[in-house]
Amino acid sequence: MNSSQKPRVRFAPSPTGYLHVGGARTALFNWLFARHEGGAMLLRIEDTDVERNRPELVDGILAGLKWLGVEWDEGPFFQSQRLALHTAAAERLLAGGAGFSCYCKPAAYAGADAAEEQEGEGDDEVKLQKNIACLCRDLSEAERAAKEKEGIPRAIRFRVPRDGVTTFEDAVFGPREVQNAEIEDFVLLRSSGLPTYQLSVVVDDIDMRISHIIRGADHLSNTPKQVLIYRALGAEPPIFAHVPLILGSDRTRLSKRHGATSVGSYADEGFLPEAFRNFLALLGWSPGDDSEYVRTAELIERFSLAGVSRTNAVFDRPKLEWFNTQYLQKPPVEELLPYVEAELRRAGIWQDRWASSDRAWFAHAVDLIRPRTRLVTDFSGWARAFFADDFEYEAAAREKFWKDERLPGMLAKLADALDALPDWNHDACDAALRGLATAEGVKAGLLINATRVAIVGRAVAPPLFATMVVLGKDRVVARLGRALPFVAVQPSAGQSAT
RNA sequence: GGCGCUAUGGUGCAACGGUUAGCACGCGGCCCUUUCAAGGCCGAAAUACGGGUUCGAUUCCCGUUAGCGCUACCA
Repeated sequence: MNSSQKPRVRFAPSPTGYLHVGGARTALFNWLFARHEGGAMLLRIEDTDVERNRPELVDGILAGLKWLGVEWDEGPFFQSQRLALHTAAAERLLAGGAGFSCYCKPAAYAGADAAEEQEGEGDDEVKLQKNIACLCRDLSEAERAAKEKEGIPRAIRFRVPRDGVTTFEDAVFGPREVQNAEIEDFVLLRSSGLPTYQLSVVVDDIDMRISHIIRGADHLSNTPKQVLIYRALGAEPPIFAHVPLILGSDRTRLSKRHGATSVGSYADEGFLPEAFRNFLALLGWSPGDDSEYVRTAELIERFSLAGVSRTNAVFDRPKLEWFNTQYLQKPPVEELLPYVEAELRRAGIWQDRWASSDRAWFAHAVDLIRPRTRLVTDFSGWARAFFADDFEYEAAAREKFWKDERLPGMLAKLADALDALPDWNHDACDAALRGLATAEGVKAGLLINATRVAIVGRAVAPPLFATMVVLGKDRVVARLGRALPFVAVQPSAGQSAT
């Protein structure tokens, strides 16, 4: 009852799928709110659906949260291990009259298509009255005993008042008021004896003293039911904050057919967690101005439920990529090193000395490469030649820059000139190459571009002389020599070019 | 079908009764240039529609339309 206490929030995923971007965003908002308020964040796995529950998915969800940088202070708790609490609450509601025993046959969910099929028959009046009030709520004691005697499975439903309104406060959508007549007598305890989501979520949130429930707006319509349970249980409902949903580019709910939707896939693709966080934070929330590149510390500092939007947002991958480039390029290079190391290890080209004796070299190389990267995987992709000697000559680069038949001769001379350099630095390399270009009567660009392909295999790469410095004389000279046989020999040589 | 929520360029957000409706992504162009990025500059592009309220509506109200959500013994 003490409102001055620190807020307590929770993220409560159900292990029926991977951690998707919508869940990740909800988790992030909870986390930002908790950190901003100095409160606590709990993690609770809602695994009460024995049918579609997939225990093996829990680890992936935890891993996804960790990658995202969303840390929880308490948990993870598993609802499946708290069933006694839930069933006790159901029995208490039953005993107190807020609940009643129901002996109806469970109507399996037919799905939207089937439901639509049933329409059209014109039995609107029948549909209008469909299962709002369950017939079992008025069963006499004798009737009830008879059903029990027959051995008919019993479920416990909530006895929803047939008049009046239920109200609650939503930090995003404002004060809410719903006609009780619109709320059906929902199930609290299944005939199997297992609690439903509505029941267990409320019982656990009360027990865990959750003060703010930040979750997807898909729960907005069901919140009145939960408020009813809170009150029936003698508890004050918390503050709700329903956040808008994240949609796919076709404006429908994000799902597998929209491509990557699990946060794990974004990690694998080479997105930086902070970039992902920044992007996600701005989907449905705004600090109030035009800020875009907002680092995590500032996100925490500025986060507020008041800034949460009420409109669904479309997940825009190009924007996410833009955020990634920002985080690849703007922070101090040291922050990037661990991610690049992980990527190089993954690619099998990591050298331990880059973390010790050659750490400065490594940082320098990464710094040189990163302005052109979009994903962390680029470091082992197009920039592979900076870290490994086995790289290939990109076909497009060969075709574009190795066309001139004078190249082999000039590159051989360049290798000799470079090899003879007493000092290996940017200006010396520059002078050597330009001197040769002048002597040969060709534009420096011709040699520069051809050399770039020879030493890194790519047309798209950092400026040549800086690259030479990073690679070192031995490598550059060796690679020049190694490239000679391939220069001026088109990949498709021998074929008639039409 | 019922109930609810939402509605600013293609996308994400600003403007919370008075702005030439701003920023970013993306797109097009130019500059820079040693490839390609980055960066700089310029450009095209929006208040869903119709009524009100008001001196004045993107903003407040109503209706329409559209999208989404809920309507399960799923969560």
